[in-house]
Amino acid sequence: MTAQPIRVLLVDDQPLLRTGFRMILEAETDIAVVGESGDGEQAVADARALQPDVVLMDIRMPRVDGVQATRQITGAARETAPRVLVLTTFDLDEYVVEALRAGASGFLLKDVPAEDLVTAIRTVSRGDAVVAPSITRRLLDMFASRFPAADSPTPANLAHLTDREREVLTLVARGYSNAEIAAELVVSETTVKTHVGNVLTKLGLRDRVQAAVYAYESGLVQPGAL
Amino acid sequence: MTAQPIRVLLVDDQPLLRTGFRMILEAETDIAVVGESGDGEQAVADARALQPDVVLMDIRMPRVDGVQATRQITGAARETAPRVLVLTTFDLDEYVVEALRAGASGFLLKDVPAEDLVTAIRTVSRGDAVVAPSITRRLLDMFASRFPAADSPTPANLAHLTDREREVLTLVARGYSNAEIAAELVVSETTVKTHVGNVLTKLGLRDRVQAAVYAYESGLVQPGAL
DNA sequence: TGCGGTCTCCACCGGCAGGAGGATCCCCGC
DNA sequence: GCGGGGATCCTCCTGCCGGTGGAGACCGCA
Repeated sequence: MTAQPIRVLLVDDQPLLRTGFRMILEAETDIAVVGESGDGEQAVADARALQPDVVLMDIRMPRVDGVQATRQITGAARETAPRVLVLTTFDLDEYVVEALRAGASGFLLKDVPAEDLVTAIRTVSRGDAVVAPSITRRLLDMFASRFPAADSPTPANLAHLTDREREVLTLVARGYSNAEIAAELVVSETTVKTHVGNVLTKLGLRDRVQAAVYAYESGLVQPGAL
Repeated sequence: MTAQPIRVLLVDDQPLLRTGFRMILEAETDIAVVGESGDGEQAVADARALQPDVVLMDIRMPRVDGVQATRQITGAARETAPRVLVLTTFDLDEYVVEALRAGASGFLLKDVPAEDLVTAIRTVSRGDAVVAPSITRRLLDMFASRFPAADSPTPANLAHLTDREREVLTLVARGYSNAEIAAELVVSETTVKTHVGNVLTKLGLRDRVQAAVYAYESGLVQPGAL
């Protein structure tokens, strides 16, 4: 397909499994297994030395586990870093989320059919991502639960606020005092207090702390936006 | 494969596209197209009337868009509700996230190969999820960025807090007053004030509002957990 | 045994927040 | 033209919050 074959590094603590994967992959002309690692520590070193395009990584391993290894491999040089395709025996949420944060480009169950594995490696090497269907299901569920609903970001009450009030609310949710908000908006502190008071009344809240919480819970402001 | 074929409802405002999909799907013995809808409003009605297993939903449509329609279709009876497989022309983040929240079970680009579409429908009807690789990439990126890192939830400072202090902080982040926290923890308000004061000092914050914000930003508490 | 850390509690005080009540200005729609 | 809503500003007052300083009890570790 391409002139240069896809360079793959196999990482698994079971030599037998590595051999199995190697046989599957070497049957493909566009894929070349450039190395094998028996634990996470070695995987990190090998990834650095061999510069593979894709790392096929078992998640459960001695010494440094797959998540740690993934973090170190993907964390180095974001652009040129190898893509990590994580293999799990079971679709444990725990590991999946962790590996995700660590920068993995995909997740497959170990019982994946040979042809799917090959396809996945090609997909990942292109820069896209692959997730086993059953795991995808869980990811979507997590996503959905974490962002409660599409209209809850504007739970009726929030819509009743004026633009200015909403503006003040977001500043409250950043920990600003009334004086600071006043300075930010170039108005008097009294005005700010009026707005804050209106917000509290309209939303049925007691104090600015609850207002800040409300801002986060409603999606008006989001973590990381700071 | 199964005794009962998978019942599919096609939703797209372009009749030509519907016809194309119908031809592809009817070639499969285990899939039966039970209806077609030209807009979101009709789709919701048809889904109710025809009780399909899978709804193939275009996201951009007149009247009621695909996201709205998805929400209404999946929202009804969570268990028996049809699975919604969303089709997008481009991999627009906007729509994907919205559809996700709305309860979609999958996303495919419209240029998907026929065989992949068929496979996806089977996968979704099983209760699993399918996402096009390029979209999966974006989802994973969003996920990673939303949960910055594995250790950032404990940004050093948070680790300096005692268990009790962390406990108090989470309650502050729920909008509780000192008196309420005292009642909750069955201690005197004085004690609570001490803890809160310690938290503020240790984290370098000014007041409980900033503490609440910090709790959200650090990941100690998360939206939706309320 | 003694030290340090944590949790618990108290009194006192200054300050900002939030409620009540009223006021002006501007813009928009009837 | 007139009413209504929004934004702006003011004063007075109450109360909770947060800071300071101090103290006793418990636990674990040296």
